[in-house]
Amino acid sequence: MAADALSRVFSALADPTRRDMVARLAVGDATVNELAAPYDVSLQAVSKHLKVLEDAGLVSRSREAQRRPVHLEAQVFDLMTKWIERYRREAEERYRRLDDVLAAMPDDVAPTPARKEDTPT
Amino acid sequence: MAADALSRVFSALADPTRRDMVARLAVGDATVNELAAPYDVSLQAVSKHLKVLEDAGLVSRSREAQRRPVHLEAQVFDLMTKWIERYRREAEERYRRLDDVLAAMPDDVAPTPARKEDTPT
DNA sequence: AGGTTTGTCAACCCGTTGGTTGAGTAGCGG
DNA sequence: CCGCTACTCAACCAACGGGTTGACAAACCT
Repeated sequence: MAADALSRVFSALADPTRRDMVARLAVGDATVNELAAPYDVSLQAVSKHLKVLEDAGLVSRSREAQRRPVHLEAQVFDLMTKWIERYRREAEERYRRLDDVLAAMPDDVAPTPARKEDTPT
Repeated sequence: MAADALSRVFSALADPTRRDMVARLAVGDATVNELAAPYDVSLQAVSKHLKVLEDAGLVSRSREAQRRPVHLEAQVFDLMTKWIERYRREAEERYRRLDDVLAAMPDDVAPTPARKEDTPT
């Protein structure tokens, strides 16, 4: 699938096993076998997970004798954090503005229980 | 099914259309039809996307006449941010320590081709 | 009451994903 | 060289995801 980078990252981290591996790799590089040890799945399955993480740019693999040490590339996290923070900030700001509006309103004119404020354009 | 909360959030945001909807909702609440407008898919498809976002806790829906205004619940972002920041920090710290070790090493004793060619910073 | 708007539910299609097993490759080490 | 270790590649399979269409529900508007 030709999904964009952000989709690949989110998608890669949507799997608990893969998140777990990332957690493990944050402590230090590891080989495929080391990474596979805690899980009750075949080595091939782990290999596939690593491919997903690699395609997402979350991980890189070098070569060291027969081993393929896996290394966490933490910069990719920035991509996500930026996206998340952007919309969180927007939403929070909007929320704050709404609060101001409500606060400036006499109680008996306050709108229905839920926040409305739709129909933008 | 039965995936944990974090998996649901990451998985929900792994779809560009859904991320787009979140972006739209950061500006303000919207109805299903309003949300569907920009996309060339059926209303039912959009409805499904919203269900995914709702199950992930990213969005809530109230009732207002026949309309179902959709509201962004930005707090859930915290869950992700916490997870991300935790491992990013660990990884960065480890990286810093590694640099220290390397710096304290005479050049001709340096380990195998260090790590990857890229030297951030 | 009947019709329109707004949206959901259900069934189905089909490509992707996560798992399996089996076979193959790359690099040590005797 | 042969064999062990450490993986990867390929084929297959069941389950899931995102899309569709068709039918339906709920609230409004005459």
